[in-house]
Amino acid sequence: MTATPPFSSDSPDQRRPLTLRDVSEASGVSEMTVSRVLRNRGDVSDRTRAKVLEAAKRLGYVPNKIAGALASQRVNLVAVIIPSMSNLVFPEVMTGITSVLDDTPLQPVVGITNYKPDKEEEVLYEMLSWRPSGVIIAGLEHTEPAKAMLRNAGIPIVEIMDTDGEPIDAMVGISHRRAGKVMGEAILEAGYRRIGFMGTKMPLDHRARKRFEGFTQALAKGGIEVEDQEFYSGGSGLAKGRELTAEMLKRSPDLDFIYYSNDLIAAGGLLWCQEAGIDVPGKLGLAGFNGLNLLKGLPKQLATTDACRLEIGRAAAEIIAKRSNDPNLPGGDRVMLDPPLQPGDTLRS
Amino acid sequence: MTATPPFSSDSPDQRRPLTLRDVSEASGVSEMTVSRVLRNRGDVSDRTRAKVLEAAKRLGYVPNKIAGALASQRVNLVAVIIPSMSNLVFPEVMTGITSVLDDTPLQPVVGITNYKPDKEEEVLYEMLSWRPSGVIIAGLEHTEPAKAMLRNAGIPIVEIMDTDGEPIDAMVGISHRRAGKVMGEAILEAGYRRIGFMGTKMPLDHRARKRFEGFTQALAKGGIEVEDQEFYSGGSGLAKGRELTAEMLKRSPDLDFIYYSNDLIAAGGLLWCQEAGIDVPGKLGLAGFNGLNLLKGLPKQLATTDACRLEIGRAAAEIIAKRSNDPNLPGGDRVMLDPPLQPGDTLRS
DNA sequence: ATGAAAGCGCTAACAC
DNA sequence: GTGTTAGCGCTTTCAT
Repeated sequence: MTATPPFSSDSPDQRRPLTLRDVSEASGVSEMTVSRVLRNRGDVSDRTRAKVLEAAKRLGYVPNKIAGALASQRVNLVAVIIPSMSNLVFPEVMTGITSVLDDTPLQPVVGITNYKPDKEEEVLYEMLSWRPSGVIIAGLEHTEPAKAMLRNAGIPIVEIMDTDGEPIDAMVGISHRRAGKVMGEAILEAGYRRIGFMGTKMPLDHRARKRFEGFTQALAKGGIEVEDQEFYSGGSGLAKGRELTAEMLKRSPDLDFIYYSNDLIAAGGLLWCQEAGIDVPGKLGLAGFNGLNLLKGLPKQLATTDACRLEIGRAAAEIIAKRSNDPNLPGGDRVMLDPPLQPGDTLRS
Repeated sequence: MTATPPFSSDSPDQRRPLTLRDVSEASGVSEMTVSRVLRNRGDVSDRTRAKVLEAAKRLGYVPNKIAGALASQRVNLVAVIIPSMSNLVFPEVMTGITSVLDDTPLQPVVGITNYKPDKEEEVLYEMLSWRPSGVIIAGLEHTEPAKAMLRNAGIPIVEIMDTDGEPIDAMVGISHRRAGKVMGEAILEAGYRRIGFMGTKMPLDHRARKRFEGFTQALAKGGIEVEDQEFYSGGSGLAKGRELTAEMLKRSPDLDFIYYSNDLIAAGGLLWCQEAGIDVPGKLGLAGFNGLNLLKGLPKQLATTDACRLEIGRAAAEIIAKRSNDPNLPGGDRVMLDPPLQPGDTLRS
């Protein structure tokens, strides 16, 4: 028996989506009871249930959630608002989210902001107009109208990735400021003193900015300033890391450490150094950020900080799932993960 | 002036979502006209329009798309069904899709199948129940009920990634069989004869399977058989490529070429070979698949086939956008991209 | 265990 | 230009 939803196969010309009424008529059972069967609600006799299911399957009926949602005032959608899919980080967060929502009736709906606050506001408005059961949104910085919408949405809001600031409701992430600080301290402790920094030129990537701030602050405590820095635009990849590392070291040959804002450019830097015959981590130390698993297996294991991406996605989804099950639960959950510093082989110990 | 949607700020205790009626009352304009203003439809005097917009903004009204969709029978959602977010390929496809949909009123909704046909069927059913404007779905292989649903959905269906087979409606992708074949031919032509293959153990990754088939077929034409092969499970990363390459070469030291089913493990293999002092591509040639940009910058540029991921996402989204604008357009579009073989430096020329 | 009536919040169609 | 009416396809509630 093959399903043939969601259109009547009896009238191939008139492609009208099937309704409950069609199933009701086909099965000789009232619409209401059909609805009950299809949602496993209330008591229905086995005989009626069987009749209904048979008819629904034969016709290929697919329920209309739009109508269902309107009538029941319940929507199983979770809005997920992230800056980009190209940054490896976010697909991983998504994987974490879906792995949890998979065991619930909830469905993620993704919106991409391209790191633009105005676009974020727009996407948020768009998504809230679907009256989702919750919102997972990257970052703590939003436009004022966006914040107002979030505050007034009346649903669980989880701000993810970053915990340096005050969330509107719940928050799951790591302190990027602290991640930068810890790396800075580790670098100083390892005896490096002439330090360069390389990151994306994204004034609106607040996480990267906070990492940099924590980093410079840690260095300052040791009486050190960043000696050279480079902010690039465009995507990150090995080639970019190579190129910019070569340039920076040409400009500042006395650097003994470079801190990169992500693992990919750090890996490019590492490959370049190896070919240039530079002793890593002896003469030059390197560190990245993210803890990308797919980069395990470089000639030397990169020093980095694990950004706990999967975990963040999971925890955020769990908060939404929990509170969507029981709307009376108090909000304001705070999950501040401790991002492990992985010293690898590119930071001398 | 700050928006405070979507709940009435006048009654902070009773958190009822605002409706058109609220805006209507607050502005002294009929619901219908409010609706017109908010959708920029029909003729409304500037004065009325201003009154309405002011009231809507002041109250923080966010329209209810559920009700709107039910009434208008129009839904601006596009269902995107893909196997995974962990495989780098799919986020890139998503980027292509969103880049096009961004300029339209359409919104992607993503469902993840984990390469499981039954999960795919389930996700599809779930998504169709939202009556989306179109479906973009990875692959040409689906369960029978899933195919029936797609056939009967009455909306544009675009099957992406793969063109080796018959689509239900439209199709955008590359021929993986041909990609494998072309690579096989290039390898033979370069004079390699003792060839190994390494891929993921995914009986349900039909694209990988087809590549392998095309590959072995090309070799067969040259009178060659794959001499060693390894199918691994779990994610792909540099480390896996290293490890398995070491094992394979230990087992079959006389191989002069290894074809990998993706760039990441190929890159791991390359790094291992370099450290082992193996002359690449002289003594051993290597090739991957995908053409990942972020891997440009390896010590040697990997031979690979560009899978045209962004382009596929874009083309698929364009088909949906086009046909959603004009439902009378004929379906069955076929976009078969020609995946460029990039010989790189790991395939001697 | 089943059915009938009302209505979720919006828009299409038509009147004025 | 603006308002009125009648649903969209379900689920809630209440009756039986």
